[in-house]
Amino acid sequence: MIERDMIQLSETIIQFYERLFSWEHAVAKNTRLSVQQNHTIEIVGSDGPIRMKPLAEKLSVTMGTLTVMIDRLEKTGYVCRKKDPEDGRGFNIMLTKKGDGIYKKHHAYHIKLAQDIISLLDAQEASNFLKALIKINKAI
Amino acid sequence: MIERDMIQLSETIIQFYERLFSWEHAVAKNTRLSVQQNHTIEIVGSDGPIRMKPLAEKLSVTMGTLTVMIDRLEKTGYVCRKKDPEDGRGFNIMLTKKGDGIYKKHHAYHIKLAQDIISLLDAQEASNFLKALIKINKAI
DNA sequence: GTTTTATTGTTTGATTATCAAATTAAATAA
DNA sequence: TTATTTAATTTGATAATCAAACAATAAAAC
Repeated sequence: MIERDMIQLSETIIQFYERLFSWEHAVAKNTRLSVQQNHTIEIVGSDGPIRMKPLAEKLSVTMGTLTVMIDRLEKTGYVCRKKDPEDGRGFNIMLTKKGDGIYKKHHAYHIKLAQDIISLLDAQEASNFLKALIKINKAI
Repeated sequence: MIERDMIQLSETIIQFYERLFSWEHAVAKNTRLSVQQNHTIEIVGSDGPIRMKPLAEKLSVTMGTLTVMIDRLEKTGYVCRKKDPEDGRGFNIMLTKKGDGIYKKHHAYHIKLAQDIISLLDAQEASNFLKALIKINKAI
């Protein structure tokens, strides 16, 4: 692939990222939760119970930051800490019923977005796009 | 496309977004600038001089938030405000030489990322992926 | 089995980011 | 000219963030 195409690909990827960024903010605006709080619930919901450390890594924040974030989400009833029976130092963060409700709702929006995206492509294009994205996710 | 595939596509897109999110944070960590500051410089660099209002929209923040952000970036010498000759109320935000240096550096990282991504696909796949992404960006 | 070291998470103190509402200045409409 | 709208800033309050210090537990060394 020549340089010019590489630049175009780079810009297109960034643009796609920006669109998703704006989309997430727009969706969050209609809720009581911040983008980061939604992001946290999204990760806990899709990964299942998760320890503080890997969660902080996924969110790209420090443990201190995550502690206050989880404090708040716990106080408002979206998540809870559950002592890890394997390791007395750690907790598993999990969604409450209320948190799971939000997660499912947010997830439904994602499905809707995926539908909007897929409707732009024919079956073959969609299949190829998905395959490429899976390959990319494995590597980056 | 059946429901199961739609769920997979949705999850794959989110995962791709998360990877780019982590990537941006990792890159920002090696600089003196925050992710949002880099983001701002990225937009000003790629769009060219831009007014406060559309910039705030692109960043998904209020004008008040952007004012303090630009204050800081101006104080540290990355951007400058230039009165809009067409409209005495407004400014065009533009990169300084220093800001442009950062932009170019960041841009080079993006190209590197695009190269990493493209190396995973053959020529046909790459071309199709790019086409699909362009189509998607136009619509969402 | 006790002591040291490493790991997990919290707290603290300070800075930065953010928003909504009030304010200022300029442009546009009445 | 006056009233209204628009662009940006300021203000006051809250939330997000980090680095460094701290506490509790686990793992390793001895």
